[in-house]
Amino acid sequence: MGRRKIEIKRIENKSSRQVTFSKRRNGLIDKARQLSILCESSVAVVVISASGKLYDSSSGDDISKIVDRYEIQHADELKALDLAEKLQNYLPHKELLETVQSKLEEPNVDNVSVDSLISLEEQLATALSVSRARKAELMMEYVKSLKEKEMLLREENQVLASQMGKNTVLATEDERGMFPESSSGNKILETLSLLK
Amino acid sequence: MGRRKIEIKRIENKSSRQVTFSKRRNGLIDKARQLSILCESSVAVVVISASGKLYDSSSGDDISKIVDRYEIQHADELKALDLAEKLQNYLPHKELLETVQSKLEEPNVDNVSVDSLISLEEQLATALSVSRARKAELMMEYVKSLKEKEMLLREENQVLASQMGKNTVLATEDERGMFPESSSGNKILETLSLLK
DNA sequence: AACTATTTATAAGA
DNA sequence: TTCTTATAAATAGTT
Repeated sequence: MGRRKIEIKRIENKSSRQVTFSKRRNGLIDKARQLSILCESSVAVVVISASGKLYDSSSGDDISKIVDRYEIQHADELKALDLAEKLQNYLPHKELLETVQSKLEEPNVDNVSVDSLISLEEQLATALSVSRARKAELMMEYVKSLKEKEMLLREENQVLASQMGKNTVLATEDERGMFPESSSGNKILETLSLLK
Repeated sequence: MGRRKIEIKRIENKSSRQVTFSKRRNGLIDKARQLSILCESSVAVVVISASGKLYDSSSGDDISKIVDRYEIQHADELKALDLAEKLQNYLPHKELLETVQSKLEEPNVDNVSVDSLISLEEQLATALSVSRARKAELMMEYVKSLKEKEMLLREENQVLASQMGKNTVLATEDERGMFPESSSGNKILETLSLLK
């Protein structure tokens, strides 16, 4: 719907790709809004640009609520599994299951159903650990990007300050108390130790 | 874009509402697909009909990954409780316990030991869930503190820039992207990555 | 940011 | 439901 027909494939020109992204993203979000109103439904849209910037909208319901519904719906779907993660979280559960199993293996109990229970439990544990591993990974990437952003801002700050003929930086430094120099790294280590 | 112009408000006629829902839902999902391809982005769409039926689509990335990204991005709103957490206390586990219980309630099984097993399972689940919730909470706090630090740096930057009588800001803007590629070499990050 | 020639989506009809 | 088609809406290229 424009001056020319376009093929649906990556737009090579960077600036027109950016313009199209912005136009179509707005279009998509408006369509979502309309659908929600016209048909009394809940619609969530999440868009992540190539550069990693995130845009989202929702209508009819809070986006977290919609996302929760989605996750619950897909709770039992098994994704590719991370073996290390699985083993790590597996042990305590396994002991428990063995206890259950030993109790159940007493006379007059149907072992087939026990097996199926155990299999169900295993599937669940795997699904949960995969989801957790993926989330942790994303979290690490995000923290990394924030640290990098911070470093750039500090550098820029230095440049600005020196251009003003000053050697001192304004009061955003550690004295501000948010992360006193002495414990900035240690705080993380403290945190880590709690994570086990 | 039809025979007549329509107002964007709830369609009263049930069957045309249903037809419109179906058409526009497909349209929305196709638009999402196109945006993803044209502009190399990841797009997730989740639609929940009035009757509670769920439709979803994603392109460019797995929808769960997009959803996780969304939750992490909104860490400081603390809506992002660890998803696995919620699920663990929700459907599958509950079903599992109920199934175990119903199996064990068959004749010739000692109900006292069954009760103690179930209690054990519950205690274990609670313990795990508390520890995971704590971990998630600490991560969220850390992300939040990084974002606050960033905001302070930006403010300071503005002050410096305006004192210099400049309006331009150096190259730290958002276009830089959330997940730059550069390698770590950062001790904290390396430590964090061990958590995975 | 606007504009507008065209394409695309879709409301109503079959 | 599925297809058809007149028309509204979105948008590609332009300014």
